[in-house]
Amino acid sequence: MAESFKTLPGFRDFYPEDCAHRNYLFSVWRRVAARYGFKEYDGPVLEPTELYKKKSGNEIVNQLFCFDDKGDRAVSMRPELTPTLARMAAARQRDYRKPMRWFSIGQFFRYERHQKGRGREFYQFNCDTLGEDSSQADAELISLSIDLMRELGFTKDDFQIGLSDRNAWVHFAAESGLTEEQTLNFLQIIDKMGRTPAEKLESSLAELNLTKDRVDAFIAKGATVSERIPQVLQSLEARGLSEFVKVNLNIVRGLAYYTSTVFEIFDVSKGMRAIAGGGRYNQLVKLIGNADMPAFGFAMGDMVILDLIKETPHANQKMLEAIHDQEAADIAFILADDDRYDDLLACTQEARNAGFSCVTPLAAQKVGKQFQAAEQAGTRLAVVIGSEYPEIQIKSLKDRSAITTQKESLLATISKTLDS
RNA sequence: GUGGCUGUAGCUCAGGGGUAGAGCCCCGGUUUGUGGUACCGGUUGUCGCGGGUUCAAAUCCCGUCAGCCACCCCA
Repeated sequence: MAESFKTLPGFRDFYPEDCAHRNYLFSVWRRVAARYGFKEYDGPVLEPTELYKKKSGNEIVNQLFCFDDKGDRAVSMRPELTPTLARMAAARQRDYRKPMRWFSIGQFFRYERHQKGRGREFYQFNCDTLGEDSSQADAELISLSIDLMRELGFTKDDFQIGLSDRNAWVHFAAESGLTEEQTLNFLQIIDKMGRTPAEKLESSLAELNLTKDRVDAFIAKGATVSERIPQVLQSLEARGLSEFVKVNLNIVRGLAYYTSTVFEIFDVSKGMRAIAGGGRYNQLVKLIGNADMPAFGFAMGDMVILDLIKETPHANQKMLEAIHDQEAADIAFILADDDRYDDLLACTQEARNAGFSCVTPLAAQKVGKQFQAAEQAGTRLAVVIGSEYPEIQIKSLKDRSAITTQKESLLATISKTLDS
């Protein structure tokens, strides 16, 4: 028996309908980024493993698709874009006017277990501002992320932005006398607070000579614990976007390179993992590329957001309509007399030359079948080529109305009918 | 790495010791030149794999593998 092949764990096949979903998402990402004046860039899919170790420490190797290439270089499939971006930005920092507004859409790889919203291969939209430290830059990107969600059809009842300032916690830790190592540990505790049982939370805080009461009291102060948060909030307020944002100091975002503002987008009712996240990283470009360049960025993956779209009826509807508008052919040429196939091809080519999207039968088929196929594909017009040729029938698939025309005026009639 | 659940047609699943099933999808047809419905017909299975119990296993038992979900981690 023939061996049957499957995708590797965590990898996906993209059948046409999956590709349509993906491309719809990409088109929204590109459209909104363009709306904010961002330029698209990309980097290599394979990078030296060292690049990621430098940013994130040696433990990260467990989560990398890494191997030695034929030149004995330790290389990794990229798990994220930010180190690549930092390298690129630093290398040619003098070539671009600041602030640099850059975005990218690419495929990434992480060696971890496959589960809902998470695979070993995924696409990610990355959006960064480099060379600008103002809080307006933070707000600009948060605003962009809100517009992404709105463009996908979501409302304030579907998602929310959680806004925080990692720096506020670093100060809190310093005032509490924590060492640098203890601070990282502490930040992780804060990040997980909502999901940790009260007892365990108390005991892990106690190891740092802290109490839940003190932490809660700090959180209760809200935006006032940060210099940055109120500025960002005010910018969003001026844009009329404040209803999407809520201060949530429990957000600190995984690894250590964020330097102040951090934010996440999460869904309101489905309890999925974070849809997107990002923040300010003013030291990373220096660490990777030895150029002093403050930066703010965020990323959104394709898996969680597509799950959320599919589970949110109004967003799903919007996606399906957009896909239909984009994919449906203008014209189905229908062969009603086998002897007219060459004439049908001539007409089809003429229409294609004029820019119409056309499908033709590739083998003899009953007229009824041809109409059925056109109907199902959502084609707008059917053009029937039969024994009356050069007289041609044009039917609107939608209202079933029909008109006849001559070959000479076919294109003009098609244009007119499609426009009406 | 840890735990829970699930493996039967391309897909969603029913059947719980005695001839392998339904719906959907796909293909064909309903007098061979006109479309969403309806009707008729058709293809596809080592019942995940291996062993055990039994006259008999998709079904019960043991093992194993895979998938999903959660934990860990999350750039």
